[in-house]
Amino acid sequence: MKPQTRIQSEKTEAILEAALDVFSTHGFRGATLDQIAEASGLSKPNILYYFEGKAAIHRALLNRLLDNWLAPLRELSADGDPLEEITAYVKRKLEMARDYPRESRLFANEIVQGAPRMRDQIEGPLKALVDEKAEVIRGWTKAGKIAPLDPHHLIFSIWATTQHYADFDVQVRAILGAQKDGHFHDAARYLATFFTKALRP
Amino acid sequence: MKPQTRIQSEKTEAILEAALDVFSTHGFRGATLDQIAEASGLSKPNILYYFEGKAAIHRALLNRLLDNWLAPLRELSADGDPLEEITAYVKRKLEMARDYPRESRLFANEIVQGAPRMRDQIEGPLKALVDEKAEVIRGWTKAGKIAPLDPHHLIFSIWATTQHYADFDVQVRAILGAQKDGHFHDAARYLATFFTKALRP
DNA sequence: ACCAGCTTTGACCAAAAGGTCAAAGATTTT
DNA sequence: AAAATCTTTGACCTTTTGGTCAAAGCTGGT
Repeated sequence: MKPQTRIQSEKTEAILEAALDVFSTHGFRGATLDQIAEASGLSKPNILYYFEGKAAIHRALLNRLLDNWLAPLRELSADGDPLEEITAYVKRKLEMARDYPRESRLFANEIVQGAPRMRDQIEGPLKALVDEKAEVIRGWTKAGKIAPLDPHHLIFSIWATTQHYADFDVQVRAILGAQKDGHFHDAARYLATFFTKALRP
Repeated sequence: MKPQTRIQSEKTEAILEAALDVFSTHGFRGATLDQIAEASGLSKPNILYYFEGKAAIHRALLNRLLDNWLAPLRELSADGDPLEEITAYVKRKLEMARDYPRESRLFANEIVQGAPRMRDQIEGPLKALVDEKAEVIRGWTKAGKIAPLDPHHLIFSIWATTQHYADFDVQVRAILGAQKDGHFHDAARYLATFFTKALRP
């Protein structure tokens, strides 16, 4: 099932890499096979030799990404210090936004438009993980280790504030006048203070 | 310049209303004139009688929306009680997300994709307003009225956490199992507590 | 060196999509 | 009620786009 020869894995990799660029900046519908062909240096028929079609490429990207995307949350451990666990999660999430903005925007595009190609993943594995970790957080609040805040909404806040720096990148840069990624450092300090203050019991 | 006869304003209104639906759920590129025609009950050529083209409709929507979108921030007054002013802003912004989710998603689509049709508005009036209000907030922190947090990043947090409920609506509903808009009430309470705790000096 | 199987592509195709236009149908003005 | 103006639309055009295909070009194993 999976690519086997060297040439196959190289080409599918090149296609996915190019497709991530194109899909994340134009959305599924806005992306064209010609753009992906151009960006990957392959011809359009050649791309269709490796993937069944435009939708298959998009699907492959989403499948591969969900795991990586949820990894930071998965690391949230019930055993650690509550405040530290959460601020560490915020930090990891912000680093993801800085280092993988295309992935973030790929998801953002998909969700904003109603997740027509991701419904199952969201209602299945994503919800399951969130519910599990929400329970962990609820345990902390019940034990008085952190301020009593709804765990689900807390997770939403973390997602929203961190992903904002990837998804709304142009806006952030326009307002801050940021040239490079320097503002991520400020954002990290800001979010650390912010969540620490909000969560301290 | 503006529509004048009754029939003109009715039809342009119907087109913009339909276009808001279509553009906000499919993005600019994903929306088609046929969909807008279908949704508005007009024929495609009839739509093109009122607007120069697809891009003109989109432009009209964005222009009309920016003002309303920034209204809640504009109301932030330097004279009021700092904490109350900010939490009231958060509340207004969340109400916007609840009552005008399509508008929020229209913007989200545009910004996520690099704001190709909105750059000027963001770098111009939007940045100007944000800078102005950031200065107000900076005054409050310097006076020790609220905790010392970077004003720009604070504004980003408010945008991110509130708009999240509109832009990522499907995800929020999938996770909360929300049927109607009941979760907005919880979100309002959550955000009020959250920002109050974070901002108290 | 040869060949079986894998890879690549130029030329096409059909459907979708933005847009045009002349003529027919309403409305308003005089 | 006729003229003038504004609205509406069926038919049509062009470009874009996802996708196909047969033939040509490569590659790796023997």
